[in-house]
Amino acid sequence: MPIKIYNSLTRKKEEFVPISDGRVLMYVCGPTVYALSHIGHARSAVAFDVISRYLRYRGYQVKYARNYTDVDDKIIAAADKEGVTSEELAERYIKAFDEDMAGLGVAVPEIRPKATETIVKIIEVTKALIAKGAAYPSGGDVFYSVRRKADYGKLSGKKIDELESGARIEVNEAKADPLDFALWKAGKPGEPSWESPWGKGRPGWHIECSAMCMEHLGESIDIHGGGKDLIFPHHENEIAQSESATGRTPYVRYWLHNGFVNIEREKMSKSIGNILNIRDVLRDHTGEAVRLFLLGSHYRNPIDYSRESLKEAETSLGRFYKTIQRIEDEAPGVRDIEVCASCNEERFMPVIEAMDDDFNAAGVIGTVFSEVTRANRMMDEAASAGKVPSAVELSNSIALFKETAKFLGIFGRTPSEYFAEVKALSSVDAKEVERLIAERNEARRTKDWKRADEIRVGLLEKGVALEDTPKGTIWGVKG
RNA sequence: GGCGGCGUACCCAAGUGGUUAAGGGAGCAGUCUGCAAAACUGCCAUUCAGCGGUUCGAAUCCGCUCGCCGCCUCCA
Repeated sequence: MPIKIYNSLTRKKEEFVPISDGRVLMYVCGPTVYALSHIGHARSAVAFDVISRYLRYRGYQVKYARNYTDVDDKIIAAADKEGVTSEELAERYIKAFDEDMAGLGVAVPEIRPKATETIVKIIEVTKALIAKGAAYPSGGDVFYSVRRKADYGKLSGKKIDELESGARIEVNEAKADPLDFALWKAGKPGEPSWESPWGKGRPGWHIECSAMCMEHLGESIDIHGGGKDLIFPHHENEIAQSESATGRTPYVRYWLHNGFVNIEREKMSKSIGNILNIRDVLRDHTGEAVRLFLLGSHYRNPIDYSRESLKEAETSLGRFYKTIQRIEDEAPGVRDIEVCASCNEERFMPVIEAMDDDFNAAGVIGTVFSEVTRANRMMDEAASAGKVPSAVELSNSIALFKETAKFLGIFGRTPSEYFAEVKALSSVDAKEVERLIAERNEARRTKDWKRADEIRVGLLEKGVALEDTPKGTIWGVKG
């Protein structure tokens, strides 16, 4: 069965057929590094992380590039404001972005080009565009001539005449047409600039992605991803540049766009002041819980971030790892059994079907939790029958979890790792908790229920939940 | 105004032509427990915003209406 992908260009789900058999060329727009990255960047990165992992899982040889746009008006402005160079500022935020991605468990794409390292190619593409009459120099700038491309607007569904000279487009008398956009900008004193046939200057927005993509992947690629907001003008312009420069159509076979993250039902924006940075979220939530939250809705749909929704993800993850812990306790060794998905095809099929259908990770998560219930039920039934649970059955559950973890990037740790991280993130004093548990157990031993309950309630108020099990009292952090 | 999308239970959210409409959270009841918690079981949408149409058959396709949202300007 082929993988089906919703293609923004055709606005349809299509069978995925790569340019060359078994290989995938994939480019995703990374951040413009002028500030800390926010939860929206996290969504995009996690979505395409899962997509690239899944394509590999399905046997494709994937070449995945995600760029850093490290020269740009906003970077220059932010650097000026701080009195540092744009290189310094960009480097700082590249490092911060990488740290945030690591915190979210996002695999590092094998190619991570920077705009500033691709200047030669940018100039080459710009020259080619001028040579073909698709662009023109004007002063020290170079502009792309939008009206020269017959199918301009095909991605965003816009018609040039409707975009018209307008109201909301910056007037610039250097442009032949108000809709034309800059490929190259003449350098101003104090700004980063490079030598070019048009004098010193720097690349405009859009051209860097075309150039980086061409340089590292090729003139025609399989998948190009990014946030929905990039459809226009960024990706539209990328198509125009690339196709005009190379004469090859299509530049990209499948355009994928992820939906937005809203904050408490509001759009996240600078003006509302509700930008949620990844590192702020990771201060008191595990990366895995954030990932589960992000993957809980289909990547194209908008999602709403709230304290509640993240707490739900945490509760679910706790349930998952508690079950894994239980399997380890009741069937030691099962976790390490060498398992293969094909031993277990019937059960695993829904997972593959969901992922094949436009990477429906949310559907997969549903299957995982059905399996959690199934495993628990099995163990309950075995226990009440006074039997040992079936190691084969449990290893099938573990197999499903392990396989899923490979591309979802969640459900893959050991319970002790997970719970240790949760405890470390909380402000709970473990030593104190252990002491109180000992005190409570002493009270329980002497049947001093009043004191025992008092301690339990007191701990619960501090966010510590106790469970008395046959093997002793265990505790966990509750949101 | 143009373009695109969405509307599934108390909340979140899969399902996009054909079995009893996944899963999670919350709630209620039960088993278990000193009591809890956890886990499990049962209950919780005869119905998918509304109205028409196509079809043997629709939450799924088409049309209209209502409501919400995004893009058209820097933005993941």
